[in-house]
Amino acid sequence: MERGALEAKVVERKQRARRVGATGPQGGARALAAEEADLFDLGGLETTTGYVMRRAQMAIFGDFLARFAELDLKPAQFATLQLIAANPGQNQSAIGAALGILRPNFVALLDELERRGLARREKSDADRRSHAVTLTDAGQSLLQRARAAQAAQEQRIREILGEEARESLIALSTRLWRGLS
Amino acid sequence: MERGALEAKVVERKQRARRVGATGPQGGARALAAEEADLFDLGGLETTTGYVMRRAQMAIFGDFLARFAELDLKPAQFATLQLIAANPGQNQSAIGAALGILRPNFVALLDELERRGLARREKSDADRRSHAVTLTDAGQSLLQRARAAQAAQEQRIREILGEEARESLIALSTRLWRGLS
DNA sequence: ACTTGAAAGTTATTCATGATAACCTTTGAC
DNA sequence: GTCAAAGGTTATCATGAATAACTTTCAAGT
Repeated sequence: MERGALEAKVVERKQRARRVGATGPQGGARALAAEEADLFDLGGLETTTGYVMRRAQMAIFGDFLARFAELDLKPAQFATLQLIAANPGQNQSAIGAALGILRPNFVALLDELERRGLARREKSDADRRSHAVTLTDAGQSLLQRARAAQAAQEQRIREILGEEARESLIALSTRLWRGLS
Repeated sequence: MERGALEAKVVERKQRARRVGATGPQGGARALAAEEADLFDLGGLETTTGYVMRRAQMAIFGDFLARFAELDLKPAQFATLQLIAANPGQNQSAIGAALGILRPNFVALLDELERRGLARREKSDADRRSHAVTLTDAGQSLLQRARAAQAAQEQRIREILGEEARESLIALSTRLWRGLS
């Protein structure tokens, strides 16, 4: 799939979903209720932590895709660049594991970053099995731009929730993540 | 993949990730730091809303899989049952759209629920294009058990975060979801 | 009544992701 | 020196999300 089309697709998708939700099934009283509520009775799902977090996470993901379309970076790629930048010279396994990416799947991810001249594998002479991973200059500068895009997303979230609530959401998510792991 | 194996796999997966994280790359000073911090510098990812929410959501997902293994229900299936129960007689499109599931993909999902005798499609005579979807008695009773399992997960979250924080997390996630849609 | 555009459901298909198994090389411990 | 284990890789599979295209039915307009 081409990259530029991604943003358009996400937006389109959202519009369709909303359209369907607003239109409702076959008219009548229920459709009105749905229109007011924006969608109908979730039957308990609205107080299910996993469900609401998933929906929120999906929404963030969609927003991310749009913002990072011109940088041609997916969430996992951005996270990888961040982690390499913060831990230059680490080997693939360590970085992949820290991101929760299985080693076999991390290979292609890194291949692509390397192909685009953003990251580099160097044979470690301390342990010639492992590859020390670093960012190239191009990788560094793309990461700078990516960080700006990310800051913009964070700002958007700040506008929706307020700064205090945003920090709270991060803290709670982190606690839950650690607590469940 | 067989169902009973799922829980085991998730757990196993987690152990491996932790093992790698704790073991660290090639010993030495870095490994110690990693052991103390449980993992190394995330380079800003720890204050990135999308990243921490994704990790938290993944953790919840894994916990869900384990809890629902004996019921043989995946998150999307559970959500679908909940939604049908709360809105009996709705057509597929409406239910799918409310869950953010594309209509083509909802077909197989419903097929499976129907095959297992949990849900039913009935031709609507008001609009013979659409299928009114309802739960069977078996679907109702499975949903009861599923709700108990879900309540247990919510309880677990309550133990990790506290009830106030849990409700806060739900409220913030919902606000963000709505705000970004 | 007749035509036509759109909605509901379906099928087939593609693509990205996550996960497993198996393999090679290198290391470190015995 | 041998051997178990780690790091990296390949191949492969299952799953989920997405698009296109088709059929039937409806509803609106003429």
